[in-house]
Amino acid sequence: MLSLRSEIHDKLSESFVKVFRMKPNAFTVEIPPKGFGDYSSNIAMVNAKLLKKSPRAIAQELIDDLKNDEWFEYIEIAGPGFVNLNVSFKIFANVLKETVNGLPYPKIGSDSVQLEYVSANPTGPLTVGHGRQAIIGDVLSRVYKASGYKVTREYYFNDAGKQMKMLGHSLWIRYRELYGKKTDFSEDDYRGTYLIEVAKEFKEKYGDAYVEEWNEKNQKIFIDFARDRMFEWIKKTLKELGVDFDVYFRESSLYEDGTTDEAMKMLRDKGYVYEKDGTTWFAVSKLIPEEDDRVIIRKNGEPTYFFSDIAYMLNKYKRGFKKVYYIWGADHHGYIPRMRAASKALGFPEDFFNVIIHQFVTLKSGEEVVRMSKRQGEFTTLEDLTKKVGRDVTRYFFAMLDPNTHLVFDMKLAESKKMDNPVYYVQYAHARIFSLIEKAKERDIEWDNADFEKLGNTQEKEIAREIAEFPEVITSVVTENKPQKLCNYAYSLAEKFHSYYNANKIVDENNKELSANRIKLCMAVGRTIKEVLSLLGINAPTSM
RNA sequence: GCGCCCGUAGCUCAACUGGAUAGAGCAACGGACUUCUAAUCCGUAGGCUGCAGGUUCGAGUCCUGCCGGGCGCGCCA
Repeated sequence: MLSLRSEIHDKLSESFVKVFRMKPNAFTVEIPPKGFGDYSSNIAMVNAKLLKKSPRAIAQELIDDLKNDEWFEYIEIAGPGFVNLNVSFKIFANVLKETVNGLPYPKIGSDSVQLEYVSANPTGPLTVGHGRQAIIGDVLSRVYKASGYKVTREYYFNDAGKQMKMLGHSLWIRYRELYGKKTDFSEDDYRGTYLIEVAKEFKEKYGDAYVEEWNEKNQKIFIDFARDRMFEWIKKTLKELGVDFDVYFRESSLYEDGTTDEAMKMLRDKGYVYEKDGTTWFAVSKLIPEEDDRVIIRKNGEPTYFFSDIAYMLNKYKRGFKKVYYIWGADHHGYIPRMRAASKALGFPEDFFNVIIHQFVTLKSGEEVVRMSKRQGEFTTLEDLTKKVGRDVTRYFFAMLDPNTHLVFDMKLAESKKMDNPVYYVQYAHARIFSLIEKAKERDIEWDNADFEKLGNTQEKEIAREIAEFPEVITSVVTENKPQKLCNYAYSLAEKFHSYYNANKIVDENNKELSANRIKLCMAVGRTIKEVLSLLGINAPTSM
């Protein structure tokens, strides 16, 4: 599906070839500031050097060629050499017709891709930071899928390492407390009170059988019990947010099925592995000179997290993904070069390994800033947040900003049911449209044969142009990995609709034909808003 | 010290990746409900885009150097 803008781009390009007998340099078609037409292109300016002519002269020749094209109502030179043009409303009418029948998704790719996100180890509740990651990943997955990709959503977790041991140990301590026996937490233990509940469940199941001793033998019982409970909790939290995964991937499976051995052999065979000081190293510096080499097998014989990650990447590659996306918090950015080096070392294509970094989330309620630390105990969890403000608001707020900017989540704002909350603003537009349709039905307005071409006042044109942007928005979400564009788009469309609604009588018994046309336009708006909200995983209510 | 990210109205953010007069919301002020949902709309006010240079027809956007904030720089994950 071509977008309106890309069709205009093509028309300009063809005209350029026809007039100047050569291909133009890359140029853009944009929506200009108010007063400069529906669309605008820099084609003349960026090709001035190529043609050794002034931009305005180039523009004039193109305009002479295009001015009789039925697409364009008028087309003119402006400023330093912009080509500004107004599109005939007939063209917009076609877009609207199409929209009412189903949103025109651009087909961007068909490859099999994987997105991995959250991937929190099951040692405690998810934080609001995980929430941001979950939503970024979930929304991008939906958009990738909608634009043609085969998408696997994956959650990777460490199910065997030291962290799990500490979790089991912490549970043991809480469990003993239930019998009045005090043991101090060690430094790496999880002292959050949430394990007390788990300890009670444990007690119920096993009685006092394991109170006395913490040893190799009964560790596993505590670890497994705690891990399972934590995972149930995490999954429940994610489910409440509407976040689901196709695969939950256990780190230990890499050791069980031989992937780690295979990865080690590949790296060794290619000469990227060496031994020093009783440890095994991966020669990152051979691939990226300014980076340091990294340990992959410790002195005590245990592999590092990094080594598991290399094996995991190999696993992903062998499963046939053309591209994999890792969504990480900003604290992991230093990890990118060594992973890139690993990707190179294993001989994967340049664009196989991709990272989407998001900055941190700060929670604010009025003036108070809440800091979060998992090990230390008390903090506002993702679950608390979702319960407090609801799924729709939580999702919107996490999707609303560029992943690359620091997110201040204002609880007060999120809880507000008033005009300052953008979620309700967008949803309200949808509800309003639905109620207009109901109203039109009551008044016997028949819109099946409505004719978009009879519309075309300033606001209707603006709305139509906004709707025509849909494929562009989808494309930029996918190519730039920026979910916030969906929010901006939905908001902007809602804004135009609200304004239109206030200035124009939509359902008017005295003018049924006009009403029918307008209702149909509103349906196109409603349809688009609903679609965008669904990509965001947010409800489109029919009444509020 | 080195690396990555960020710095735009009082606050929270846009600005289609180099385009024209930098736009919204909140907060402030003034208007619009006997009329399709006022969770809405219309208007006023608010800016040396952190600072200083540079690149070019053109810079919030690109390059350099500062300043300020966040995050990294483990045989932790």
